[in-house]
Amino acid sequence: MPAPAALHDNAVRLIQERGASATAARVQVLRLLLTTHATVSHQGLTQAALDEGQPLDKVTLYRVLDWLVAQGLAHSVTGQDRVRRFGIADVHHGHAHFECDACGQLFCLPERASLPMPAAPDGFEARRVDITIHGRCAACAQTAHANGFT
Amino acid sequence: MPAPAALHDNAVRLIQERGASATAARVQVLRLLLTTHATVSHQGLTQAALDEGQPLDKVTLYRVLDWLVAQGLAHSVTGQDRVRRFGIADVHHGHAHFECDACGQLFCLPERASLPMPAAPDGFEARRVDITIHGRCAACAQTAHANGFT
DNA sequence: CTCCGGAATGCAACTGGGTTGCACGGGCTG
DNA sequence: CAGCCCGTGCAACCCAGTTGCATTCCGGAG
Repeated sequence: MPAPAALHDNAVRLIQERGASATAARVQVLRLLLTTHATVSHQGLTQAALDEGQPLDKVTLYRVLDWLVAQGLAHSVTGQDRVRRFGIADVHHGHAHFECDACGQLFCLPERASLPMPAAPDGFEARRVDITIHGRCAACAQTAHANGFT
Repeated sequence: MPAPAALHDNAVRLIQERGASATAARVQVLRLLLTTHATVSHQGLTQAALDEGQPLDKVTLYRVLDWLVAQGLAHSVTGQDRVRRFGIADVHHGHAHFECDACGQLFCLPERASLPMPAAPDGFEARRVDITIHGRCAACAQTAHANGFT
């Protein structure tokens, strides 16, 4: 885990590499995304921004996130709870996700060898395959076992 | 495609097999689901019910759908537009879905040989794998080609 | 350094899917 | 016939996400 200042600089660099101005909101959101390993919901980010005394308007947040996704810096995943969650878009394109059925958290799994593209019917044109594994995350599995559940 | 009356009887039978009363709403929703090959959104069902002169309260519809899913008669999928869509849960469990990036329609793909379950990290417990293929459905691909798009 | 234009931000009001609480109704049981 | 339970309908509500518009910020031109 890099030092906070390094994260900040890293975020600024990533943004400026895209030829865009490194505004406070963009840097902040990107920095927050860089600190987390799971994906973060919109309200999670709002809360995180609030916690560090730098509250973000929700509209700004939506727009920054859209921009980050458009720039390929972030990616969004929609969980069963129909809430979008965002994570940094690392090298791994076409990676799989893990969604915890207990706590609803979404994790990005490391890149895997590409699957054989399943055959689509007739005139359908397949472009991309999304894979989401459902189950229980480490934390939830542990508490479940501690409570005697299978 | 069976005759409408047969669909109706089929729906009644499916419901009564579960030991539940075949109420008008349940039969109607199940019948509507049986007539479609793609998945249907909540508002699509509301509209369909309206079109056949048998309007459905949206709360009733949600409850009927929840019940159908709980009974294993239907299944729900959430698309990119974070709208849940419902389809009949045929024999095919663990089937893949196809989501059209152009029109947003969701289709159920026939059952496929199960994939190798991707390895989940450390304490994670994988239970189920969701696979969604993104691309263009037959209709959208055709109109796109007709307009000279690739 | 200052000015200016476009991009980014903030606020408020709105949309729409989904949920909850509660009252009504109709069939089934004792 | 009375009571009960389940399903239905209505209305109000919640929350993620969007839109319109006024304001502010940033980076380049002068």
